[in-house]
Amino acid sequence: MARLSDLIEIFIKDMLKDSGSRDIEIQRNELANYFECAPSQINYVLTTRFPLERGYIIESRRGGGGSIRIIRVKHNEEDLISKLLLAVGSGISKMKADALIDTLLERKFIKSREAEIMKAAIKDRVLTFAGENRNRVRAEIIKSMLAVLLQKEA
Amino acid sequence: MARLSDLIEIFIKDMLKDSGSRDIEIQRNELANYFECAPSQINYVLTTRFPLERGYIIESRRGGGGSIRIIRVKHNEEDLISKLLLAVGSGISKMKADALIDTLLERKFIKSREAEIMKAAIKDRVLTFAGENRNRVRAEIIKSMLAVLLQKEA
DNA sequence: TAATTAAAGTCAAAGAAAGTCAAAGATGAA
DNA sequence: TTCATCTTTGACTTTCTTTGACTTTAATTA
Repeated sequence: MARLSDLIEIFIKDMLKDSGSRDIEIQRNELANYFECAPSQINYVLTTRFPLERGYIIESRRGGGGSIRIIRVKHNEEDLISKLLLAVGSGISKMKADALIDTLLERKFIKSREAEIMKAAIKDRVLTFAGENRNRVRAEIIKSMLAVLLQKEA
Repeated sequence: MARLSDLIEIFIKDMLKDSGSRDIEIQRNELANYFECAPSQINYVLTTRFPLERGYIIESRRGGGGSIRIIRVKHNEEDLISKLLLAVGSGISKMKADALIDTLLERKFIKSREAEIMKAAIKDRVLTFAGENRNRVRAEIIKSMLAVLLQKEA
């Protein structure tokens, strides 16, 4: 049952922790080999679990000696929130929105109950009646809530 | 006579009891298989027997490794939050929603920043793209946020 | 320099779950 | 009995994951 993607995500996060630094370098094929999966699975994990919304930047180089670098970005509160506001744009999926909220929580810009309230407001179930416009409505809700954070410090 | 839905309801409640915890995780197809019924029967049971108004929260994830989580929350008719939950019903105006949030604040069920986040989420401008269904979507958002309060006391 | 090799990237299809909705069937109350 | 409501089912949809074939880029070697 345990999703492979989750295992790879944990593995990478452990690597980051163990490294004691803000970035690590991995070899895509090596990692895929270790987990006995398609190399593109690694890309999937990187895009779904380490997007900007979660506070990571991915850099890479192809060709001989190439590799992938995963960077945990550092931000002050205003910076981060305004970047996230941009990232939200005019539509956002539930997964990305959750990721964004998790990032705020991790960085301690919001409390865990606030995070849960925010997530509760943008669940798919909750936005069912918004129909087609779900992602758009979600974007507006998130942006409106982020605005509160800019106005009112914890 | 025993309706299938009743049996499934009892089964799930027993699982919850046996687990000794606030929540359990089930696999829809597995359960449907066990009861030899259509998978959608499980959804029927969940929506009719485990609604928020009776003190349950349902969460789920699709796709590989997906599952359904059933969470039991504190709920008694006397409780303010439970009353508000019923009062919201299937639609609520911005004015009434704001008043409801103010009540929570006055009674110290939430902090002022939480109140602002909640209000931000249900503004009319924010729900523009929900069109006709604005009040309905607002009701769902409010209920979902109230559910968090049931789950996680201040 | 050209060819080869060694990376990583892309994208679409297949697979694995859960969700929706309406139609058909059962039940019960008037 | 009949009408309304509740239950059951199944076809179709949506979301998330995994895989593999093909592409692009960089370094090495002949």
